[in-house]
Amino acid sequence: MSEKLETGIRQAQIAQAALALVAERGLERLSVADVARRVGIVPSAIYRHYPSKDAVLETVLRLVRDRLLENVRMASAKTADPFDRLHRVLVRHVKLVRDNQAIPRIVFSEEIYRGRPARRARMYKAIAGYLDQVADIVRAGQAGGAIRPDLDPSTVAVMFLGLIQPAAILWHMSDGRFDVTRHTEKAWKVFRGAIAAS
Amino acid sequence: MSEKLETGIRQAQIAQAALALVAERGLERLSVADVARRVGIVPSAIYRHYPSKDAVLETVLRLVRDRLLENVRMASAKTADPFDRLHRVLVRHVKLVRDNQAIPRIVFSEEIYRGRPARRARMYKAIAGYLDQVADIVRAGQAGGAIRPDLDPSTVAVMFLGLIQPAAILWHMSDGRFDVTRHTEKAWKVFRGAIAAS
DNA sequence: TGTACATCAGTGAACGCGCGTTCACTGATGTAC
DNA sequence: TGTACATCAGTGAACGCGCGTTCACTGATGTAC
Repeated sequence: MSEKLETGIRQAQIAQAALALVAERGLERLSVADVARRVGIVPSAIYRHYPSKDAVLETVLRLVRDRLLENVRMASAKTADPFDRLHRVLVRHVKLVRDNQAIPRIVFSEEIYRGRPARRARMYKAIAGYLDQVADIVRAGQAGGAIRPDLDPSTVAVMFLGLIQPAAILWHMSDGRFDVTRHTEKAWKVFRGAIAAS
Repeated sequence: MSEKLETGIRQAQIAQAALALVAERGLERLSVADVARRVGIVPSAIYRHYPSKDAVLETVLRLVRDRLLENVRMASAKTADPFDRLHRVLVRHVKLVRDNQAIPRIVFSEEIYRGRPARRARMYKAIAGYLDQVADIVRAGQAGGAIRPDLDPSTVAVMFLGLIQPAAILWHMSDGRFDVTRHTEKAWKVFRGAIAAS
C-alpha cells in the first residue's frame, strides 16, 4: 500500500500531476489512471480526494488562471516606465509559454469547456483581466506622454497579445525550430515604434 | 438500404460531413458513427470508402490546408497596391475564421498530429507557405517604396497574423461577443501606420 | 505506557459505456451474352 | 429485348479496448481511556 497522506496534500499532488501530464501528452490523453500512477496511488484512490475527473480539471484550470494573471502582476511591479513594463510582460509571457506547454493546451481546448459554459466564461474573464492590465499600462503611458494618445488602449492590448500568440503557435508546430524569442524581440521593436508618441 | 453511390462521391461527402461536424462539436467529439449518420449511411459503410477514421481525418486536413492557401492567393490577385492586398487578405481571413470554426479547431488540435509528426510538419509547411505569401506582398511593397525598407518581411508577416489570431480566439471564447471585425480594423490602421514608409 | 476503537486513505475487482473496426450477408447496378 | 452473372456499396451484429467510476475490503494512524 502507498503511504497514507491527508487529502489536502493529495489534492494538490493530483492537480500538479494532471497539469504535468497535460504538458507532456495533451489534454485528450489525460486519464485518471495516468494521474494516479504519477502520484503513486491506484486509480480508484483518486476518488478519495476528488469526486470526479472533471473536478480535477476544475482545479487544474484554476492553477492555469493563477499563473496567467500572476504574470502581468509581477512584471508591472518592478518599474514605472510603460515600455519597460510592457517589455517585461512580453518576456515573461514568452517564458511562460515555453516552460508550460500545458497552458495553451488547456486554455484553447474545446473539451474542457464542453457543456460547461460558465467555465469558458471564467477563462474568458481571466484573459480579459490580463488584457485589462496591459491596457492599464498603456493608459498610464498615454497619461505620461510616452504613448500616442489617439490609440485605443484595449486595441493595443490585443495587438500586444498578437506579438506572442502566433509566434508561440509556430514554435509549437515547428517542434521548437521557430525562434519565438527572436521573433518577439523584432516584433516588439516594430510595435514599440508604432505606439510611441512622436 | 441507402442509395448506392460510387466511392469517389462518398469519399467527398464523408470528408465534408466530418469537417462540418468538427465545426459544430469539435474534433474530440467527432465519431465515425456521427459522420455516417450525417451522410445517411451506417457506420460500417464508412469503411467501404476509407480504410480508417484516421484516413478520413487526413482528407479533412487536406481540405483545410487548401482553404487556407486559397485565401491569400485570391486576395493577392485583384490589386497591385501592397496595403490593399494585405487588407484584402486580412478581411478574407477574418471571414474564413468566422465562417469555418472547424479550421482553428483542426489546425491547433493536438490529437490530429499525435504520433504523426509528418502530418504536423505538413501543416506547419502550409502555414509557413501562407506567411511566405504575405511576406512576398511586403517585399513588393518595400521594392515599390510604400513599406519601410528596414523591416524584416517575415517578421511583418507573423505580426500580420497577430492582428487576427488573438482576436479570433477572444471571439471564440466570448461566444461571439468580442467584435473581431471591429478590432482587426482598428488594429489594421495601427499596423499600417507602423509599416508604412514615412 | 499500553490497549481498544474510530477514521479514512489506499486497494483491486468489476461495471457500464462509447467507440473504432471486422465480417458474413444482402441486394442494387451495370455488363456480357 | 431478356437473362445470368460479377461487382461492390450498404447492412447489422459482434468484437475488443480504454476509460471513468463504484464498491466492499484492508490496514495504517491518531485518539480516548
